[in-house]
Amino acid sequence: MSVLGVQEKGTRRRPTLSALASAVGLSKPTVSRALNDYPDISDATKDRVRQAAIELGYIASSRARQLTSGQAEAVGLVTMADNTGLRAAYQSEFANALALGLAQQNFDLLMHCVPSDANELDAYRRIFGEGKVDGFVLMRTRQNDERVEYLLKANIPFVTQGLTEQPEAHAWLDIDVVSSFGQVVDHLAAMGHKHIAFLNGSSTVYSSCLREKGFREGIQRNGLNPSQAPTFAGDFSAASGRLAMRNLRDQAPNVTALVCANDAMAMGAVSQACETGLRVPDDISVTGYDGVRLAELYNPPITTLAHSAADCGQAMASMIVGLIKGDPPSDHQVLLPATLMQRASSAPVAGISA
Amino acid sequence: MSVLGVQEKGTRRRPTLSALASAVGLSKPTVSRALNDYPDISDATKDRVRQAAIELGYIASSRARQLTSGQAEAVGLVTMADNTGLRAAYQSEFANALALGLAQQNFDLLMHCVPSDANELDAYRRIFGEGKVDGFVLMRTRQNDERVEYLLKANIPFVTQGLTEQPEAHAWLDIDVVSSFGQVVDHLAAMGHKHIAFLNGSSTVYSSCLREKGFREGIQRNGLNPSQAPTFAGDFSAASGRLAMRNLRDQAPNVTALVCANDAMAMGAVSQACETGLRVPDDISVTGYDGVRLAELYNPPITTLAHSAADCGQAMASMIVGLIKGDPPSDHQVLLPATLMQRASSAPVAGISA
DNA sequence: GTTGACTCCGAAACCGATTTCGGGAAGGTT
DNA sequence: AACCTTCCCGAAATCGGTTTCGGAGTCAAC
Repeated sequence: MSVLGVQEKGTRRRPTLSALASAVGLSKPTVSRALNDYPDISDATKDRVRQAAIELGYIASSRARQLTSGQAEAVGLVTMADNTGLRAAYQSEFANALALGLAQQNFDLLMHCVPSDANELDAYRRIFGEGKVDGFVLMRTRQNDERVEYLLKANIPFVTQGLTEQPEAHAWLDIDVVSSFGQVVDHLAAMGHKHIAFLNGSSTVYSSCLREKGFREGIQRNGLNPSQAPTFAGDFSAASGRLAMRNLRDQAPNVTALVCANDAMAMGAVSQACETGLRVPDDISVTGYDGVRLAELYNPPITTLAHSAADCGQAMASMIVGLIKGDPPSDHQVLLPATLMQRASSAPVAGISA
Repeated sequence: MSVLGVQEKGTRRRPTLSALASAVGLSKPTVSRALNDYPDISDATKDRVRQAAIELGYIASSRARQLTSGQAEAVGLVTMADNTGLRAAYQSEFANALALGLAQQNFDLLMHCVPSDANELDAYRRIFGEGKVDGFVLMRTRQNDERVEYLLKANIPFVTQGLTEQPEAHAWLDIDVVSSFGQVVDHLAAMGHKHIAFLNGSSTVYSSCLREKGFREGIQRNGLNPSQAPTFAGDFSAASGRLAMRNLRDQAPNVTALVCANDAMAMGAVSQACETGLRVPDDISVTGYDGVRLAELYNPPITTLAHSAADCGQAMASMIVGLIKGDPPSDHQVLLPATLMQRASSAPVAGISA
C-alpha cells in the first residue's frame, strides 16, 4: 500500500537480477556473466548491462550468491561480555583493524558476544553450522584452549592471536613476548637498575610463561642477580597492580623498578605508588606492556612495549582469508616485534645521571 | 579426495534439510514445518524429526532461510578506521553489549570499518543493498549528519546513539547531557567553587551545544557569575585537554575547577596540570564525562558522569530489532540519566572543609 | 453408502543468484 | 553446398530452505 511514492519499511525491493535482465532484454545468466566479466560475453553487451545496472541501482543479493557459492564471505569474532576497561580498548582497536582488512577483501566481520562463561563452543558451532561465517579469529588464547581443540577437530579455518601449545597445527600471529620483556630489562639495566621485580599476569594465559622467560633472560643477560629479581603474580587487572605494589614495598623494599606484564597492571601499580607517597619514576620505575594509547595519556605517561593493534588486525585479516581460500596453516604463522616506548614512568635510578 | 576420514577444508558439508528428510522418511516441507513447530504436524512426527535432527547434527542454513524470508537477521555497525584511544574503549564496550543484546534476539552484528573519511554512505548503501543487514546502529551522531539524511530518505531502519537535529523523525537513545552537566556544576558549587571553567568538545558534534546548555543552567541555578565561568573549545582529545589547561592558567588564573566535556580531555588537563606543578585536586578540581573505566584507573581517579556503555548497547539492540519488526520510530526514543561518580580529581576549594 | 469435517503430510513453486550444457548465427573452408 | 569453428547467448538445474495448495486418510453423521 504505498501512497504516492511513500514506501513502507522493507517494501523497498531493490531490483533483482531478473528485473535487470528484462530491462536490457537479455536472459538472467547472460546478465549475471556480464556483471561478473566472463569472457564469453561480448564487450558491447557487458557495457550495456553495466550501464543499466547503474541506472537501476542494481546490487546483487549476497545471500543468493552465498547460497550457491557455499561461502559466507564473513569471518566471526566471538567476544566475552565481561570485556571492559583496557582490554576493551585493545579489542576495539583490533576489531576495527580486522574489519577494515576484511572489508578490503570483500569479507565481513561478524561479531558475536557470549554472556560471561556461557557455553562458548556452542556459539562457534552454531555460527559456523548456520553458514554465517567461513572461519574465525580468536583473541586472547588460553592454555589448553578448548576453542582451538574444537576448531581443529571440526576442521574449521581459524587464526589465533597469541600462541598456543600446538603452534604447528594452526595459523597464529603473536608478538615476540620473550624478546620484548628481555628488551625492557635491558632498558632498565642500562639506566642503572639492579633490583628489578616482575609482575606477571594470569598463569592461565599461555603467554604468561613466555613473559617470565623473557624477563629471566634479560636478568641473566645483564648480569643481574636472579634472586634479587622477585616475581609477583597478578591477573592483568589494575587492582592486581595496586596489590602488587603494596606487597612489593613490604617484601622487597630495595627494588627500584617494576616490570608489569601489561599496561593495566602498570597503571594500578603507579597509582598505588603515588597514593602512598612514592614518586614515579623518582623512587621507582614502572613499565607496562601492550602499548595501549592510554598508557601515553597516563599520569605520568607509562613506558611500555607497543605492538599496533591496527597492524595486528590488518595482518590477521589477510591470514584468515588466505586460510579460507585454502592455504595451509603453516603459511600463516607470524611473529611480530614490539617496540619499546620510553616514557616518563621509567628513569635512571636515583643518584645516577643517565 | 578425502583420505581415511580426513576432510579437506569446507568439504565438511553439514546435513541438509533433504538429507534429514530422507533419513526420517518424510518430505522436505514436512520436516521444515516440524522443526518450526507448525500446528499441522502431529506431535509424534515432531518428536521423531527433532530427535533425528539432533542425532545428525542438523543446523539449518541461515542463508537459505534468509533468502526466502527476505530478512538478514543482522544489524550493521559502521566504524571509522581512526578510532583509537578512549573513543575505542567506549566503542568496544558498546559494541560488545550491542552484540550481546542482538544475539539474545537471534540477530547478528555486522561490523564494517571504513578507511578514515572514505565515502561512508557508500558503505551503508552497499551493505544494505546486498541484503546483509536489516538496519543500522549509528554511533556518535554529528551535526547535519548525512548518514541520518540518507537512511531516512532510503527508508532504512536505524537508531542513533545521540540526538540529532530532527529528533522526532527517527529512533535514538541519548544520555541526558543537559541535566548531567548541570549536576556537575551543582557538585562543584556545593564544594565551594565559585569560578568554574568549561572545556567543550568539537562543535561539529551535536551534543556539544547541549553540554554547554547544561553547564550554563548549572551556573545560573547556583547563583554563580556567568562572566566568571569561561568556556574553552577543545576537540575531545587528550591533547586539547592539555592545551586548555595551559590557556586556563594564563587567561583565567582564579578558576578553581574545570568541567571537561569528556574523560579524555579531563585526563589531558590533569596530566598537564601535574607536569606544571599544579596539584589536582588541591589547586584545581577537574571533572570528566563518559564514565570510561579508565577514568577510575587514572591518577588521580577522575570524577566523571558515567553512563553504562553496556546498558546503552543492550537497549539499542532491542530498539533496532523493534524497528526492523515494524515499530514506529516514535516508540524508540529514550533519554537515559547519567550518574555522577565522585572521585579524587574533585574536592572542596582550598580553605574550605567539605 | 455417500457426504462432510478434520488431521496430517507431500508436490511444486519460489526466493535470487550461479553454473552446466547446449544451440543458433555468423564466418571461413573444402 | 555441405561442414566445421568460433562467438554469443538462453533453458534448465542448482544451492537449501519456506510457503501455497491440495490430496490421502480416518472417522462420525445422515
